[in-house]
Amino acid sequence: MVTDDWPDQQSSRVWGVPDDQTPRRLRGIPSRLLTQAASHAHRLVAQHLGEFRTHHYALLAALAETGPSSQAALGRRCGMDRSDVTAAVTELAARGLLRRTLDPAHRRRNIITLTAQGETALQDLDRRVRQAQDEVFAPLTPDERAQLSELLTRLLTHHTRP
Amino acid sequence: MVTDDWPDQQSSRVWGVPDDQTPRRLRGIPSRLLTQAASHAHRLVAQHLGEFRTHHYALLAALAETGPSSQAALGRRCGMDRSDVTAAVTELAARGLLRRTLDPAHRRRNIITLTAQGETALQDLDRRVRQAQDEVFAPLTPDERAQLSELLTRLLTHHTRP
DNA sequence: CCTATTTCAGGGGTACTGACATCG
DNA sequence: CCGATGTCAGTAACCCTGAAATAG
Repeated sequence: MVTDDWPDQQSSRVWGVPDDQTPRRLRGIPSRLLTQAASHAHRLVAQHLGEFRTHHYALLAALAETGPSSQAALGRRCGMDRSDVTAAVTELAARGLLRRTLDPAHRRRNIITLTAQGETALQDLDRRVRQAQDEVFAPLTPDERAQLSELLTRLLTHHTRP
Repeated sequence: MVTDDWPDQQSSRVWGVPDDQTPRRLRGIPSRLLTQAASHAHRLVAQHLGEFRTHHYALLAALAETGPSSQAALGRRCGMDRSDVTAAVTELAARGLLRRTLDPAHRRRNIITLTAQGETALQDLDRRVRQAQDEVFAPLTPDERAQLSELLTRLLTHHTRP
């Protein structure tokens, strides 16, 4: 006997997941909830960010807050790989949102500087990110959002410094 | 003046993220916490799963719980894309963990059946997944784990059915 | 005609690895 | 020589799209 709930229906992917059809074993896995929630969150954020990626926003934010930095320092502060920093910086420089100049002291090093356009873009992105957060966490009260953030932060600090 | 905290240190990537150097704007973004926590969780799960992927486990679990199904039905229950189902089923069939046969009734359809080896592998994977969960959520008490799961489930049900 | 199913080919963003040359 | 830096090439897993062919 072949199990085939919902015969002749459209394929649904992640959109129809934590329903009654989901295998019990999968439904109960916390890390799966985490992954799927993150997936939805990322999709919404990406939609709001438009032609930008999360890496772009991270770099612009880091530059705005700590001032001109080397790529390596930027990568450290944003938790990004050097390779990805190189790529993202190239893209942002092409759009005129930051400048890449050589450090006279350490000639192997680049100094990345935020441009005026970059600051403007960042302010726009700030708004977009905030809107995305509201959409993502709409079903939670402010207290619950704080609770969630607190729990996730505990997880992160535990896994980032053993 | 160039900001360069931690001069001459190794690149760190995601491993050293939510520390004091992280830009405030980024630290406060809940969806970022979600993404990063999910990243850590997924890495640990993947390590425990060894040569298997999460898709493999999902398919085996779905098969064990609901019996032989078509690929489309499997994909629906696991929240997977049809393309990924096809690929994962091919891989699992190559390892002898499931069988792919044609449905005599609907000749366009495949019937996927779990083999004895598949059941054995699934039991092993069950243990591995459970161990991974313990590692991921080690810093949380059982109550807090339940809280987190509840909040994430609320998020998911909200975003999977508008 | 239309829908469902399977399959393939491919892209996109994220995370990561390895290598290399270049500096200090 | 060591270590940090920037760059490039490439991998891996996941999510997703489009199109084809076939079957009901």
